[in-house]
This record gives sequence, structure tokens and C-alpha cells, in this order.
Amino acid sequence: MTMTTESGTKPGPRDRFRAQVRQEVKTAALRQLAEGGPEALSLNAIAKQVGMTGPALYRYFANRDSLLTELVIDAYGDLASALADAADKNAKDAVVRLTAVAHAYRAWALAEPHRYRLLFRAPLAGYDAQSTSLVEASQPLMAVTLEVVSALAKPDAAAPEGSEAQFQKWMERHGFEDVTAAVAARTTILWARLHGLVTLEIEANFSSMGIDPTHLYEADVRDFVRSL
Amino acid sequence: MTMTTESGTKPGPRDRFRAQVRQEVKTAALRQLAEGGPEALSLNAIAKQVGMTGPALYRYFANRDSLLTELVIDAYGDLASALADAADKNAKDAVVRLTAVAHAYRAWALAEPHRYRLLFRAPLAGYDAQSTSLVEASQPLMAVTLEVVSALAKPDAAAPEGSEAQFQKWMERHGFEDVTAAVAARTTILWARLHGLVTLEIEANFSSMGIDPTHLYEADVRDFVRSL
DNA sequence: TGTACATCAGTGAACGCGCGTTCACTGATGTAC
DNA sequence: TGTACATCAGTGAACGCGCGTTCACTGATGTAC
Repeated sequence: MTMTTESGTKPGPRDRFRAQVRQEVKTAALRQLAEGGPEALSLNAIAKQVGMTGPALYRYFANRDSLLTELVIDAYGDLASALADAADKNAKDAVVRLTAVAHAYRAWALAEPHRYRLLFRAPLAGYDAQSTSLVEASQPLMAVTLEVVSALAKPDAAAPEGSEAQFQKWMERHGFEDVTAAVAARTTILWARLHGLVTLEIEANFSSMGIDPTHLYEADVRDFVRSL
Repeated sequence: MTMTTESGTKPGPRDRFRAQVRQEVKTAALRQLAEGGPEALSLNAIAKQVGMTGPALYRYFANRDSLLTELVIDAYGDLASALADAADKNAKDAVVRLTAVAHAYRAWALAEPHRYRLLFRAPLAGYDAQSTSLVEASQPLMAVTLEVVSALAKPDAAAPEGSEAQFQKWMERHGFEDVTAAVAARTTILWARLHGLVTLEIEANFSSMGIDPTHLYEADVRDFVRSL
């Protein structure tokens, strides 16, 4: 069974075909995640949607978990570039930039709640926690958010007492040696705040209250900027 | 099939037995939720744990969803009283009170992450969204948090522009006519912030970063109080 | 206090279903001579 | 340009499993006389 394209070989027509089918399978998987419940990701159902039988998928993915992992990696990439786009389009003012990124974060999550869940929910069932490939995949996302907060943080700011070393190490481990622990801590707080609002919104808590949380996001981001 | 105790009849020995077994079933269900994955709640497995066969459970619960709903209702109650306890033990200073409640919130979620998920995750699979019994069950939880924030809010504070009416209505619908829209909005923000940190912590995001979020909670709650 | 009867907890077999995954196989497709 | 062969996509049957739920039933338990 040939799982990956041999390195060094030029991609032939068969490789192009493989790549295309792989993409179709992923698309079908996402569609199913979107429609079906939380983890209604069934290989047989995906296969049917693509017009194949279940076992045929094993030509393209080693197993269910591999497929899932790829979806997670893709989602990390997409979210990161959505945020990067928002940052680029608002390059002048740092506050405007941060606000734009925060709103892009929410917008992405609302547009693709199932993918957002895929990213930040716990390892579903017997899923390997933090493989190296997943850590790598989260790098660009971290880069954008850290950068946006960096631009606004006061140079004399400090991380919460007792956690400086932890944040320092975290940054070093991911190759962000130039980011201070204070910035890392504030970025984490921003992330947590956005994540809180986003998950409540995604899980339909606000709609059941009859509340449009848009104003809450705005107020919370304003608070955050003020607290820097 | 007699599902509920007839109203008006005094509870006989059989009723007491029923109540006890129902409790054992719930306990087994929680244990399974805690150990097993997210939604590994299997009726057959629960029955086995209690020492019965699967179909016997139908003497005590109409079906899987009813059991789940009861677990949710219980969880609402437990969380609410954990917060109320924290508030009572710190009755003097309003800031101390709010801080204590916030930490109790985190503590409860960490102690019982599976029950926390049960409360705030989306309706799992084909679950009836917001039944009236669930809305009722969330009442005490709202009461505690609203009260704690009320004590600290400045009388001239306003809700974010454009959402006053929504918060007002929300409060009225739940019988909190004396709570202002501003307090409701601030309480929601507090909730969202705590929820963000808690879910990240529960889903193991902080541990994978090598960070103890305790200091983040403290800093965030301090920020919140300052912003009132 | 003793007996007769209704209630009801729990069983075991069966229902239909879907799951991920393996295996031996067929038939089309690209490649090398 | 034409033929022979190796590659590989996809099939269909099967594996063993677990799920929620129904049904007819047995046997113990509480209750009424």
C-alpha cells in the first residue's frame, strides 16, 4: 500500500488524481461534520458522498484518525490566514489591527463552527493528544496573534507574578524568543476571552437568551486594549 | 409502565427503592462520562455497572435522553450551590465575594469537567435544544452570579449600546426584573471570560503549553472588577 | 396472623442498525519497450 | 505507433463489535382481605 508520494519522484497524472480525490474526501468529511452532529464523522458515509464504497477510502487515508488529523491541520492553517488577512488589511493603526483580528477570529468561528470545535475541543475519544504535526500546525496562528498584541503592549508590562518563567519557556519552545512573557500572557488572555464568547455563541447559548453578542465582543476587545 | 410516582400517594417502600436505584444509575452514568470519552454514555454499560441488564434501565428512565437531561439538571443545581456556598462564606466584602465565586466556578469545572461539558456544550446529537425544564434548572445559577455582580456595579453603568433592550428582556423572561441591563451585560462578560479560561483548561490546552493558568484567572478577575 | 392477588423489577432473546477495518479480487490506467 | 506488463483504484463480502430499544416472560415483593 503506497500511502504517500515517493519523495524525489515527479508528480505524474496518478498523483494529481490522488490529490484531487483526497481533497474531495476532505470536503465531504467537512460537509458531514457541518451537517451531522459533533462527531458524526463516518467513513462509510463519506465514501458514499464521494461515490465510492467505504474500503476505498483506505487508499487515501491510513484510517479515520489520519483523516481527522489532516482536517485539524487544515483548519489551523485556514484560521491563521484569515487572521493574517485581517491584519494586513488594517496595517496602519495597531488598535484597529487588533480589533480587526479579533473580529476575524469570531467571523471564522461562526462561519465554520464545526472546524472551530475540531481545533479547540478535547481530543475526541482515543485521539493522540498533541502530536508534533499538530504543534507545528498551530505555529502560524500563534504568530499572528502574538504579533498583533506585541505592537500594542507597553514595554514595561509584566506577566502575572509566578508565571513569567512558564510563558518564557512556552515561547522559546515555539521559536518566539523575541516575544516577552508579558506579551505571551496578555495574548493568552485575549485568546481566552475570545474563545469564551465564541464557544458560547457557537453552542447557541446567546441565541437561547435572545442576545446578539456583537456588542459584547466590541466591549470586551475595547476593555482588553484599555488594559494593556 | 409507571414512569413517575403518582402524585398524592405517600411514598411506599417500593418508591424508596426506586429512588435509590435511580440514583445509583445516575452515579454510574457520571462515572462513565468521567472515564470514557466525551459522549461514551452507553445504557448497556451503565446497566452492567449497576449489576443489571440493559433493558432494566427502562424501568427507571424513559430513554437515554431523559437520563441525560436529568444529569444536566443535577449539574446545574450542583454548580449553583457550589457558587452560593462560596458567596456565603465571603459575605463581607463585595470584591472578595465575586473573586471567591469566580474561583469556585473554576474549581467546580476542574473537579467535574465531564459535568461542566454536559452543561455548556451544544445539544449533543439529536437532543432537544432548550426544554423548559432546563431553563428552569439554570435559574439558581443565574441568580448567584447576577447577585454578586450587582453588588459591585456602579448605578450609572450602561449596557453596551444597542443591546440594552435584549438584556432587559432576557432578565424579565427569567423573573429578574430588578436587575438592570448593564448588570446583566457585565455578568455575561464575566461568565464568558471564565468560560473561556475554563474550557481551555479543561480541554488540556494550557497543560500542553506547560502553563498553570491560576495566575491568569486572578489577573482576569482583577481586570473585570476594575472595569466595573 | 395467614392467605390470595396484583404489582412491578429484572431477564434474555431479538430487532435493525451502523461502525472501522481486512481481505482477496477485478478491471482500468499509465508506462516501458 | 503498438503491444505487454506492472501498478493501483475501487468493489463486495466478511469480521466482530456495540448501540438503543421492544417484547413476552418469570419470580419476588408489598398489599388487601
